[in-house]
Amino acid sequence: MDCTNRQVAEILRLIAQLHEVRGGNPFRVRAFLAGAEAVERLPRRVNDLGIEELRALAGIGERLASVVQEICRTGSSGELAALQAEVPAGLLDLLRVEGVGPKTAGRLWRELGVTSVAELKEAAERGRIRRLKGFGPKREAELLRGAERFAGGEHRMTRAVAEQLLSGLAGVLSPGRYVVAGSYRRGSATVGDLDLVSCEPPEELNPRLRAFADEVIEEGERRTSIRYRGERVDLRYTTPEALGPMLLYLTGSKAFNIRLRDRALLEGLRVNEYGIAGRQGKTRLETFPDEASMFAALGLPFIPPELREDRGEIEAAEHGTLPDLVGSADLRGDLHVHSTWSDGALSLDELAAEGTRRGYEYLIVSDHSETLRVAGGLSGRDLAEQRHAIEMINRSSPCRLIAGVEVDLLADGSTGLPNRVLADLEVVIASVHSSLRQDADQMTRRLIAACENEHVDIIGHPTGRLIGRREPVAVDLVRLIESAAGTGTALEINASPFRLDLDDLSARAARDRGVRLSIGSDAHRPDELGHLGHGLATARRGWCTAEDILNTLPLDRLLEWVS
DNA sequence: GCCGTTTTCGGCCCGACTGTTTTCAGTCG
Repeated sequence: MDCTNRQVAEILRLIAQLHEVRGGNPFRVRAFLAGAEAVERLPRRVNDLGIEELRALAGIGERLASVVQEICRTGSSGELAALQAEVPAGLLDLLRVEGVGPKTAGRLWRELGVTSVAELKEAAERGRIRRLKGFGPKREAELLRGAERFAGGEHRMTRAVAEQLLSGLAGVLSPGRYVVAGSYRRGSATVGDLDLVSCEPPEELNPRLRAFADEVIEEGERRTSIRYRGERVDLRYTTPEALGPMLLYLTGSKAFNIRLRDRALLEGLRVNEYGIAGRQGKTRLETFPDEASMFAALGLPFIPPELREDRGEIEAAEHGTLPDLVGSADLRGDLHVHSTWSDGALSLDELAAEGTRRGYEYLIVSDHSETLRVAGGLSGRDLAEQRHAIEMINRSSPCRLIAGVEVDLLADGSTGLPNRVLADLEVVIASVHSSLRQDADQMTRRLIAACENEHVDIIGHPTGRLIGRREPVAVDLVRLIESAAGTGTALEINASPFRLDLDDLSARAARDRGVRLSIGSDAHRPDELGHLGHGLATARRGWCTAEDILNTLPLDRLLEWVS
């Protein structure tokens, strides 16, 4: 069997969920989930690892190592099969209904024979649930609402949607008296809900939220949750002098919080969202107005939010080896934008003006090639003409336009424009836009062919994923990264909030292998140039320093690098 | 199931809110 790390991780998660709904030991459930994480973030193919190498991974012990090997060998596992034989498949959906945890799912199944969300809905409608001990009419109504809301796959927002919600929420929150936390602050590609820390007291804000929200999920003195435009917003209350621990807690991630608190326990310290206390007593050691003072009290340097995933950042912080992450001030330009010459909305003049306004040193004009007809792709002759136009603008523009192209990478690995055309351009980005269903071997060879083409400088959106709409193509990223490293080809972090491709884990794997990463907004409209920040966040999540990112090079060195 | 300056057993982050209870279990973040 040839299993990807993601496939192995999915099976481990499935086993965890089946144990959970079966009422198994919650720590065993957690162990399987942690094992899944460990496999998923592995920068090598789990397939290639021996039992000893597996066991050396944090979170993988004797049992998990053998399960992982079994999955790699056979594509499944005996443990999984046994669990599936016992637990009806629909129970896993039940577990994902809001308000249903493992205990409730187990009781609904055993005591009422409920094995699917549809049956849960029916049982609630018939008033069968309120007759269970410990359940009442309100709980029944809550479960009915949960069942009706259940839509199948887990729902996560793009960062673009999250930002729209945040600007809407600005209408009810007091400026300067709240901070955005959660996965949005960590720079995640997708966001499950919005997490906010408020320094405005609950008695002032709660009434306004009640009037503002579509629904109040819960309301309290320390925590309030609302539904707003169909999305969940969680808000925690604190004061400016105690902002540090609350922001640290609500920024998470969950795994990071657990590791941080676990580590503190070894030092005899208890960490919660209010501060730090001694192991026994409830005495707060001091107050912490910011996160930095919390980290300092825990004997750690400040760990940037983007790194807080329990992916080795706590150990790196202990050893003083945290990466000096690339920042927005390091970015000198945007390496992927479109103009009216193909399917963009900005003329070259407007692009130059927009780049200047944003303080960029350069922009790569990378319109589509002629094989992408729907996008009005350019021929060799068009590109030569465009090059003239670009040179004219560059005589007076502070922001230098770089003559590039986003050339189609065709199914056979050739490019949509002849090499003599590519040779005349300053930068060539090669991207897959068609034949997306090729198998892993074909797709990987296709992308490697692009790396090996001496004219290709950057592979655009390497996996082609569209968040929530299209799965990544079947490419073996480990092999692609090897090829990019060997040929000196950059891999793009496409900063569109609908792509963010490469993702954080792949960006980190590429970076670890010495591959340069190129951040491009892929802007087609003026406001989309602002998407570059999402790509930056992904790069930071990938542990990238300025040296890892092509956009940090000054113009002359960038041109040297691509020549 | 994992792990070890609590090392091969006995822990495993910690707290808020709700509903159904009358002191707490369950879920969630």
